[in-house]
Amino acid sequence: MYVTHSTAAAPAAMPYRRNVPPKLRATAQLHSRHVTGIHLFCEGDDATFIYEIRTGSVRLTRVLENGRRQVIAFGLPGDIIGFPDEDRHHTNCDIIDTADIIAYPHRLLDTGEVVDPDTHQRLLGAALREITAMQDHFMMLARKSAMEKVASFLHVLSRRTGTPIGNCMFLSLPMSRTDIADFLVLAVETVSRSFSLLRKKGLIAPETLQTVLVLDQDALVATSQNQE
Amino acid sequence: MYVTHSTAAAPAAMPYRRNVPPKLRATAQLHSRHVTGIHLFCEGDDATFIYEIRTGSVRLTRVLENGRRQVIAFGLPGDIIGFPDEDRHHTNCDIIDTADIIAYPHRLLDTGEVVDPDTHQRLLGAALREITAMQDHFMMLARKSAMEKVASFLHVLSRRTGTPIGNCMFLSLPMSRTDIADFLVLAVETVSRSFSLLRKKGLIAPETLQTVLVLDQDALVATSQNQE
DNA sequence: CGATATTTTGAGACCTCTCAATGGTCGTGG
DNA sequence: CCACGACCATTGAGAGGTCTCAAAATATCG
Repeated sequence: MYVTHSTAAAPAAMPYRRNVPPKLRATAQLHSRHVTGIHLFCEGDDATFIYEIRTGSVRLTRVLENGRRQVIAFGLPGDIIGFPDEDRHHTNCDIIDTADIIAYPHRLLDTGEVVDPDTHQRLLGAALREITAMQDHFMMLARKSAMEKVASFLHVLSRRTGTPIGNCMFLSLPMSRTDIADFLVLAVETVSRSFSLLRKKGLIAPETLQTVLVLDQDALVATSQNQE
Repeated sequence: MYVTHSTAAAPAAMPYRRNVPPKLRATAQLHSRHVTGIHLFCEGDDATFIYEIRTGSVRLTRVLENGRRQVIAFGLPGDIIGFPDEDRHHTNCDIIDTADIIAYPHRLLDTGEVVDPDTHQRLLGAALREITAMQDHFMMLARKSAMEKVASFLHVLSRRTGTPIGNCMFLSLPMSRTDIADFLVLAVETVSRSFSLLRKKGLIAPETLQTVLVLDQDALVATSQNQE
């Protein structure tokens, strides 16, 4: 049981432009490239495909009744996103960094005649992993301070997309500060203050607004776990 | 991408007593009754079964590094719980109100020879719905005040398990205040204060500690949504 | 190079947490 | 049946972290 007034998807008032790839044969996979700013799918859309991010990154969001936005997740290379529920998408998905994406017909996840057992198994596994991952994320948001959240965020991003440069780790942040705030359930100002503090402590060195150099990975991990 | 240091399940130090039903044939379903206090499965357990709650209620929990506990969800009649990830459970499950439960061999969810298409479809649908439900729950915990959370909780519980009595709604709370607090990510004291305030406002009338009478459902809904 | 949007910094308020004490419930045993 | 003790829930007071509001600084882009 979850405490939620199940937000019935309202395909009517969709502020998002649709960008659905052309129909495919049931077993086909579509590789395609999407540029920054494109909406891959919207809350309420018929879930024709499930997507695998190969390169680039995407942002999954939901909008509440009161208009506030919540970033549910970021999709990075290797992630499989867009699992349908009742054959519909329940989040918006925007490309935030030009991405190569594979689209799998969603029926590959369904039962029936299993035409591609390997892919089916992969998609099913990804769906189940998604449940666990959301629980993990949930735990972390529930019990961490602002500082710990931001440190965790940078650490995870560093592990997943960082580029080693000497002792340091270079990473690009395709998302805005507001995106990060909406993801970590913080105010933008709080995120900004946390970044500043990390910089003053010498753990990170922001290159530009969109790129960061992690100077002390260990200290970052410590910060993400402890209270100091 | 979720910000989480994937908590590798540690089957070693399990404080929980195991209570795994006997092996079944792959296609069999096991109906059984479990009394309050029993552990249905534990974090790290091999996920032999997926469970459907018919009557009673269960509690799904996780424990963090620092020892704090998080209640992930409550399982009520109709819920399907215990979806595996990498063939393992990732939460603890305790019976908090004597429950009739159906156990499905977890391979009914997997692919391969589909021996029971209907059940397979039902389990798959439940898994996908679980993702959406967690997102919903996530949204609600992220953006609601303590008062709104508690009101939401009572409202949802009322809709799912309440018994109409005249204009009122009678509902039993099999979980403790601490369970509710750990579920809503609040301190016990805050939950208690919220209950008291709802009582003073005349929206609810606690009968005993475990039972509540909802006097004004509409006002409860309003409280769960607005700021007042 | 100016205009706009985004980010950062600052000050104060507020909500929830923590710590502490009281009150209530339930089970056990006298 | 009542007394006692353990546990849980409630109430109170104070502290602290994060939010909100406001303004300055910086980046982006035509």
